[in-house]
Amino acid sequence: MDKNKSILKHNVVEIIDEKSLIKRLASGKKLRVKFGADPTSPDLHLGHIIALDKLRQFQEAGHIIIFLIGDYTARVGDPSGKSKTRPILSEEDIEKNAKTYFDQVGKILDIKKIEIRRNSEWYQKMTLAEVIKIASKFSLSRIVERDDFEKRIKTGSDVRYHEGLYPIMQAYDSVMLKADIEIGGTDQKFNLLAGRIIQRRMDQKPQDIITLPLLIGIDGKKKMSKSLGNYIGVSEDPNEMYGKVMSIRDEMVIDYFKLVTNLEDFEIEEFERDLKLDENPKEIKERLAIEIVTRFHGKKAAEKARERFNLIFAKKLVPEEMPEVEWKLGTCNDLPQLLVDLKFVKSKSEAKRLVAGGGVKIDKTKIEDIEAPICIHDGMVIQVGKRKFLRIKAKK
RNA sequence: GGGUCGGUACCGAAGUAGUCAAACGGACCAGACUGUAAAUCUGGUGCCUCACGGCUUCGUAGGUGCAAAUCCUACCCGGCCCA
Repeated sequence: MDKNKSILKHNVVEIIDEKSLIKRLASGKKLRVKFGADPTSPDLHLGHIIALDKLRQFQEAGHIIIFLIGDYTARVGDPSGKSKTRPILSEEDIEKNAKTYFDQVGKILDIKKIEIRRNSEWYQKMTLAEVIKIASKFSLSRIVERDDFEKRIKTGSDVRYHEGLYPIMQAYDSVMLKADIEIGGTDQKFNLLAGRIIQRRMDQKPQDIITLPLLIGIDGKKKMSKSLGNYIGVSEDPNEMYGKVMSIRDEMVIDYFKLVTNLEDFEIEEFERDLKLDENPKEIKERLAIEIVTRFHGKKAAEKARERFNLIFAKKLVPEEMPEVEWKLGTCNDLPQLLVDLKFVKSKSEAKRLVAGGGVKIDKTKIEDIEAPICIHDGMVIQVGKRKFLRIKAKK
């Protein structure tokens, strides 16, 4: 069937075990598809979209999507190399995060049909004896093989005992959920495979796993992630979103088309061809930006974002819409002090550097004299750098 | 537990008594060039001061000394080897 074909082919890196998965899909049964969600950061970004799109395919084919909120594992902390012990989230925080999270997920999946579970359901009441029993299903040498552990051990950095527990817990989640399939990024492969091992040893049919490509962040180097700050959030302001897309490297455009838009393959191939033919990449990138902003904010917002973008950066004009601050008129101060007062800049030293470097404009005029007194008037526009604007309004 | 090496700014890393707010690289910010792309180039990146200068900072707490990131003592934390 067509649906199954795209499940197996679209944006997939690897399937283990493919034959088994094909069989499962052909069986006509409702399959249980597990996906782990992190309750520590409720902000969804484009990198998450790949997995959500895959889940949507499953959902549309009538399978059951299980969102596992790792509320208990969050306390352990996914071994990420340097993550310190994470703060323990209160139940309240987790609830709050989950709500924001699923509000965003709702843009892509039918949330009503999702099974939402949390692993505190079983870990909360587990005894040490049980933990030991589960841990006994997994060999230490296998854990140590996980490439990031291996690297850290080799380079002499610190690997804590509990970090090795993380894959085991994630694996046991699959047992508790009786997962038929688990999906995750390629960086999750080890953990996904661990699920298969433990399920098998606990007399379950091992889940099939699908690894998905990772989206490179806007820095062009590393996986998109919140903590690296190289992400484009799905709830981000349309203008911001548009600008961020425009700032990615040309070489990444096709990847972004493939991974985060719903365009048909042939359309993307066309762009690919055009790029090779030396078409101006800007136009194709523009198309990408529109596509992405439209997906999350609608067509109107996307058009507006494009206009604003061209206005500011191509024509170098000042946009109509910008943040505004009410301020008493007639206040006069030197520019650095003013920037600090307006909370536009953290410290006065920083403000001075910016001004001296020619990065600050008032009403389109560059101010380089640190000492020149500036008097505030109604509608005054302050610009720092290329993209930060602030308008001052009279305080009544 | 013993031995040994180490803990420096966002990260990596130099410095081992005065010339240290601390080299260098990455990251980031601003400027130039552009397509807010990349690459490149310039300036900048503790705080306060127009400036002279002052203040806080080199794991933590004390000490020596005119002067400490640098020396001493105790403590905390990490690597490696041995047990």
